[in-house]
Amino acid sequence: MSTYRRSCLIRGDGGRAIRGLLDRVGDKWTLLVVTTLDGERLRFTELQHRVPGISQRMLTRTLRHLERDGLITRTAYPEVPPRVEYALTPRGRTLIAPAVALAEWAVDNDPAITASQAAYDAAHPSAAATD
Amino acid sequence: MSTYRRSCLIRGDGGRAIRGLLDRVGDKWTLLVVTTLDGERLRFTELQHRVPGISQRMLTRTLRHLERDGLITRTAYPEVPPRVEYALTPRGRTLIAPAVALAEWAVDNDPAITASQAAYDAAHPSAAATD
DNA sequence: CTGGATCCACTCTGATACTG
DNA sequence: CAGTATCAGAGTGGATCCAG
Repeated sequence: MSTYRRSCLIRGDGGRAIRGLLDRVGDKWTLLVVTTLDGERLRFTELQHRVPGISQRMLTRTLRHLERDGLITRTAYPEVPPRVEYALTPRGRTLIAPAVALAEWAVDNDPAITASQAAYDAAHPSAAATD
Repeated sequence: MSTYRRSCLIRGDGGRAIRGLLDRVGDKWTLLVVTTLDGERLRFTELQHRVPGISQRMLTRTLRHLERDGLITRTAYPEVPPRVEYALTPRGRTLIAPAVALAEWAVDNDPAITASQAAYDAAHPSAAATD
């Protein structure tokens, strides 16, 4: 099974697949929240602590989107004070593997990419800071 | 080799890996351009035709970023009219596989996700259109 | 504790016009 | 052909306040 030109499958729809993908997981927090929920069942506040820098608003929005997409479950317990737990659905779990694969690519290639950027900036001093 | 909790590797850095990943390929056009260049060596205009909807400005920006990251090569021939060809570097080619894997996840799960959204919107009629 | 509502700053993108 | 420059609109994210 060759991987050569596999992307034709993806480009065949004029980019709709990739566009939808980015609409779903291309924002700032979604992948972070999903990977944080990997194998864990967490409450709102705990989630906020584990995703450094996320605001209440953004966490709420991200969780709502993920719930709407059927990737996580939201379980509210009728207690006081309220307790809400979030967990990945089976489908949400299937996202982990390809997402981590991409993230690992990013980790593996980060040094080389950073070096490339430095070399590029050195060769193009004008547009370095501008763009 | 279990894939369970593999994401701990990614979350260990406080999300820096994923953040960098999104900064690189999380924008609207990068993945589209990269997959379009899969196995091909294309000129600027040809690229613009194969990525429907992209503007000159966005194509230029995307190509510059990819070149800076060392994922594509830009070859300008000193002719008139000018001719410039873009192609993936070896490192750029390594991005194809994980990117396609994620895109395939999106394709495979799109029907179920769309259904989930419809069900969610039916159950939450108030916040459906608002957010 | 959870999270809705509002306001604001910033970025990203597209359209248009111009250049070598 | 292959860009660059400028402007305007939309979208995104953050801070804050308020409510169940």
